[in-house]
Amino acid sequence: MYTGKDGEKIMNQREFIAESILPHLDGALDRETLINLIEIPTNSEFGDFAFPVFVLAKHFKKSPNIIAEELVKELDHTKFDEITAVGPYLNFKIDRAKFSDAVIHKVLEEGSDYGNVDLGKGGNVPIDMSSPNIAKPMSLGHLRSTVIGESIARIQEKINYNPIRINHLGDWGTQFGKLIVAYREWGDPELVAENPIKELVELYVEFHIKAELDPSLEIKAREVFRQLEDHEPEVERLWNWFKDESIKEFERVYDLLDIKFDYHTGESFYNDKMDEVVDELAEKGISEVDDGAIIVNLDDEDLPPALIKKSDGASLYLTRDLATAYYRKRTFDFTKSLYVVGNEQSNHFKQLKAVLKKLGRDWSDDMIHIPFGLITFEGKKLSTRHGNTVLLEDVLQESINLAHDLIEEKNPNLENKDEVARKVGVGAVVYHDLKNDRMNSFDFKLEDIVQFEGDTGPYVQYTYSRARSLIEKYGKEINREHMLSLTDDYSWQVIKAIQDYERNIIRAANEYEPSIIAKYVMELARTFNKYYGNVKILEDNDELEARIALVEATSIVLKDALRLLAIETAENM
RNA sequence: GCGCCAGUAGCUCAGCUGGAUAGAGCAUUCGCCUUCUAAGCGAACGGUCGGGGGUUCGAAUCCCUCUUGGCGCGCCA
Repeated sequence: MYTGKDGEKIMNQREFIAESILPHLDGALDRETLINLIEIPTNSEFGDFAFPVFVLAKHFKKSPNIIAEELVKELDHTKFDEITAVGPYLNFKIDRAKFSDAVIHKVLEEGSDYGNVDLGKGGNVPIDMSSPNIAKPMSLGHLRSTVIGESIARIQEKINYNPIRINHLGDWGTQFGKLIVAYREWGDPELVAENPIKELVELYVEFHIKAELDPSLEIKAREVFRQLEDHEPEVERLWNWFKDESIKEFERVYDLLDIKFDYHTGESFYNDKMDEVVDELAEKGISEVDDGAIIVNLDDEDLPPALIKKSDGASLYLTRDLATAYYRKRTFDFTKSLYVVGNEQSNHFKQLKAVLKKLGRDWSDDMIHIPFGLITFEGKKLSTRHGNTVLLEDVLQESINLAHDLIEEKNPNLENKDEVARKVGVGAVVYHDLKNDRMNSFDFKLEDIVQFEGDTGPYVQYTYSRARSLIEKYGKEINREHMLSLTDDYSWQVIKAIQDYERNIIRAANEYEPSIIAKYVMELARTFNKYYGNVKILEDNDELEARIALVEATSIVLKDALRLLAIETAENM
């Protein structure tokens, strides 16, 4: 519902049109179906909205063109600027004066709450995101999980779920056996102390090269990992050291991104929590022993068998995720539980859910794997093991530096250059990652990411700054008692875009798809820039206050939509 | 071999639940700063929507099939 200046309730435009048509359909369609049929014409000269009447042909036993013509005569034209029948389409032009006033007032009234919807009823939603591996640098691959996860968290919050951000650190697993063996064999304590991650990665790579020639290393690594599981003090000390140093490095990146977690409970947190589910699987006769390993056969689900324990008794990824699922259900009593993890692991999550289902845990239906496409580098999969990595921090820093250069060139008198450079530089990287369907894979090219013109984060941030600048220049408060309506084409496009925010939030939330917001905010920014470029906003005439009010409303929505993408805004740039 | 994901303009991608002449950005070419931030605006150029069948009044969109690429497929995570 929109309340205009005159207090008249004005509904969402689609609903408004549907309500107007509905009484004339002889019950052929229900309200929801009708709303969903209403579309935006490909050519805006046709109107603001259209209703294709094909679906009515059978019911009325007439041709669509005739139905459209007849409906036009029956509808109440006073509610609209114009209703026309063009072939089988019913085209509606909205009453611009009334709707623009209503939309602008609503946004100014609600501020950053504009677009909020209570679909979540405050339900808990743990989100498994980021989850980098200890003793490895954060790579570009982790950016996706981090940024997509954070955006989904904010979008879910916007529709009143309570997101719980969990960094499920990869701080456990046989790779630590390998790493410790490598460190003991070839490691230099001083070098490691000096530059921990870099040195540890080199040791890890070296391990894999040497292990190909000397298989005994693998055996040693497995033994050391077992010692770690048995809390052998010297092994555990090394592991803790690696872990502490790694987290320090991760925090630097999270600070740049302005992202905070609620929990850092990594894989090791579940070490003492796996027996329960392993025992339960055995007791219920769900698991079986195969070649000395414990597995759950999933043939009936058309899935490969789930490995619960290796033949040497060591735990596995899946075992841990089962324990994690139990823990999260008990701790958070979640409405739904999200896992923002690469698409290459989709089988794992199918297995995880299938096993939980066999255990009678029907809440596994509320666990949702949110996959995303793979980032490759020069056509190859990123792999620490093979030394094929792109460091996230380098990418961010490079982008920030470029933003800095650009500020020196374009706006050398800007006050907080460093802060703005960080926001813009990071904004470019984050937007690039969120603007496309998350399932798309892409090959990493720095020059593609570090862009500041066109379809980019900085373009939207720049648009916001321009808007704020106008408001600052205007310098007065907008009187909300005034009528704030605009009817020209440029303003109208902006009004329609603003009005469409809620619909996009709901779509983005339902599909767990930040790119819907990214596309939306780009469209709004582009529309606003056309307005800005073609209308003299600060010109002193009757509509000045309404124009500034529209600028303010736009800036509110731009800022909030960018916030949903975890992109910060600057008042000046 | 099986499973998942993808194939739309030179490049990167949109196209929401099938609907009116398939849209952006980049690149290329050309305009616009003595007036609100040119990280901008305007214009031009550019596509047998991977191929072939089918469903439908209507298909880039749904179904089948073929093809190309990526990822995954019991003791890594």
